[in-house]
Amino acid sequence: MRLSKSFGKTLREAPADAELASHKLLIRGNFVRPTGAGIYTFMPFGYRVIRKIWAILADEMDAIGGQEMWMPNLHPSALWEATGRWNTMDVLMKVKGGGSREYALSATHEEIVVDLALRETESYRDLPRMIYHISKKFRDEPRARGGLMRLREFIMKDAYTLDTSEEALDEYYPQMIQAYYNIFERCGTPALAINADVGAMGGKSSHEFVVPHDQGEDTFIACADCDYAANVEAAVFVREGDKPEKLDDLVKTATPNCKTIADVADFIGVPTSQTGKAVFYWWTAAGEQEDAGRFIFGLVRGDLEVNEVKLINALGGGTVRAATDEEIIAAGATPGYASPIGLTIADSLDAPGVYVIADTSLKAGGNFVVGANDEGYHFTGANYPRDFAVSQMADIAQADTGYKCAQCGGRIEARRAIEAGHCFKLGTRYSKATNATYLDKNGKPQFIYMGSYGIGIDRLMAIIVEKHHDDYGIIWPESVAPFQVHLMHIGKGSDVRKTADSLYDSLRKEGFEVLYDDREASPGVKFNDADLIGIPWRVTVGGRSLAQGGVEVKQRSEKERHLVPIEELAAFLRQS
RNA sequence: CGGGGCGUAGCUCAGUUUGGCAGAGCGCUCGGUUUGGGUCCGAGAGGUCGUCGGUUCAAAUCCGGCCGCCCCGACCA
Repeated sequence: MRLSKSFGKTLREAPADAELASHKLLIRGNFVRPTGAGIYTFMPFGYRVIRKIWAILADEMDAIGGQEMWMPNLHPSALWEATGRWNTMDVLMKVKGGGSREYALSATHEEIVVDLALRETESYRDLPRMIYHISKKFRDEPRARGGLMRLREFIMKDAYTLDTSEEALDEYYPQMIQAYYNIFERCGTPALAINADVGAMGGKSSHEFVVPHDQGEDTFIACADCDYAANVEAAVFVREGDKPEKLDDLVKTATPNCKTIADVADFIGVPTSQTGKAVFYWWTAAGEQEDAGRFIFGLVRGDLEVNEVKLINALGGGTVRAATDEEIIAAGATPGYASPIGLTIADSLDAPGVYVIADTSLKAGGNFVVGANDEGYHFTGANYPRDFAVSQMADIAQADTGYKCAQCGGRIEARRAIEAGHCFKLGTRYSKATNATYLDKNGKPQFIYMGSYGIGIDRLMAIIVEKHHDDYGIIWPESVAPFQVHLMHIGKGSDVRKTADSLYDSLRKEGFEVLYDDREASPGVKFNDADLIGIPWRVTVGGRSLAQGGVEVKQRSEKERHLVPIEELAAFLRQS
C-alpha cells in the first residue's frame, strides 16, 4: 500500500470528545471514522486489523472442531417470538418490511442457531457440533461510549455448541475456555476467565474473559493468594466475625439525628460491622408490570453493601428499583431507623407481610445495633434469630477489597477490567422454547444442550490499542498489525527514491505486507506518522544510511536502530 | 431514562457575557524554500454559525421547540 494513495489521512489532533487512548489513536491513525453515536466505519488500515483478528479467531475455533458459517443479520420476528425474547430484550432493534413483516436486527444469533439446530439435528449421531461465525451485531445501547468500547453496531465472533447432554457440554467446555485463552494471548491482550452472572442470556453458568484496565467498565474480584477470580456480581466471600459469647439484652436507645450507619455506629460507639443496614427495593418479577411487584426489605451488616444483581438472583430474577419513602412507610418501617424487629415477616414472595431478605453476614457477629422503627431510636443487642426473623437468608452483599477469600482464606481485591469475551452454558433454555430435540439411542426425543461463546472484535481491537501504545501512537503486536513493514524514503539523495521504490517491490515479493510512505513530505511528518500508525518494523531509506551501505531498520517497540545492508534486509526482518 | 456539557471552515477552537462586516491555528490548492523528527515565506480556496420558529432596524450572539454529539449515573451478553 502506498501511503500517497491511501483513502483518508492521519490527523494531527483527535476529536475533542475522545477520551480513551484507543479512541484517539484509532481515529488519528486513520483506522476508523465515527459515523454516528456507537457506529464506526473501518477505514482500510482498520479493516486490515479486523481481518488479522478474524484470522486468529477462525484458526482457534477451527482447531477445536468449529465450523465457520455466515448467518443472517435480518431475523424474522417469529424466531424471536418463539424464544420469548421479541418483547423482553430491550436492546433489540426492530425494522419493518413491507406489509406486516417485522424483523429483528441481529442482536445475537441464538434464535437463528436453535432454529437451524431443530431442522438439521435429527439424532444423537448428529451431535455434538460446534459452529461459529463472525458478523455484525446490532444493539440499541442506551449509551454508546468509549470509541469502540461500547457500540450500537459491532462485529462479533460468536460460536455455538450443540450437545446431547449437560455432561457432554461440560466435557467440551474446557476446550473452548482454552481456545479463548489462546486467542487473547495471540492478540497480545492476555485475559482472565472469571465466574460471571448469567444475566439476560439465561442458562446455567458463564465465564467472562476480562482484560484488567483502570478505565474498564467491569469490576471483578481476584484473590491475591490463589486463583479465585469472579465478576463482582458473582463473587463470593467469607463473612468474618463471630457470634458474641454472651448475647446482650435488646434495649431501645435514643439515637437522635443518626440516620446513617456511620452516625449511629459513632454515636453508640461500635464498629459499623456491629450494625444492621436496611435497604429498600421495589421488586418486579420478570415479565410482570411494576404495579404487580412487591416491597423488598434488604438487610446487610452495616460494613457491607447490597449488590443488586445478587439480590435479584436471590429473588429468582426480575428487576428492582429503590423504594420510595411512601412505600417504606406503608410497609410499616421507618426510613433511617428501620429493622425487621416489630414487622410482620412474609414467609414467601407470595405471602402477605414484609419480605425481608438478609445477607448471611447477619449470622457473622451479633449484638447488633439496628433501627427501632421509631424515629430517633435504635435497638442495641439485636441478635438473629433471637430478636427477629427474616424471609430469606442469602448472599446479597458485594465483595470488595480486603475481604476474605472463600477458596483459600486469603485476601481478595476489587479491580477494574474490560470485558472482552463471554462463554455461556445455555443448557436447554432455547431448545425447550422451540422444541429443538434429537432422538437418543432409545429413539426418544431429548432437548439439545446449547452453549454460546462470544468475542467482540472491534472492542478487542480497542483493547489491544489500550494495552499497546505510547505517547506517540500505537504499537501493534505483530500478530494483528495491519502491515509488517513501514517503508519510507526521506531526504533528497539521488538514489533514495529509487532504492525505496525497488525495496517496496522486493519486500512484497518476499511476502511482506508493506506500507510505503512514498509521499514528498518532511522527515518529521513521516516519522511521526510511522509512530502513530504503529507498524512493527520501520525501514528508512535515506542519504545518510545509504552512504553507510544500507537502510535503517527500527522496531516500533524498541529504541535501537540497525543499519542493515539492502541485500540482507528480508532475512533480517524474517529472523528478528 | 435522570444529571451535566457541547454544536461556528475538513480538524482543534476563539467570537455569544454587553446583538452591529464571519475569525485564528492546523489541514487543503498554487509558487518558492527546506530535506533525518510535525521546515519557513508568500498568494488562495473553503462556513445558509446543527435545525425550525420567535424577538429586533439588525441575531453566531437573546427566547422557545426539535435534531445531533460527548461525559457521569441508571441499564447492559
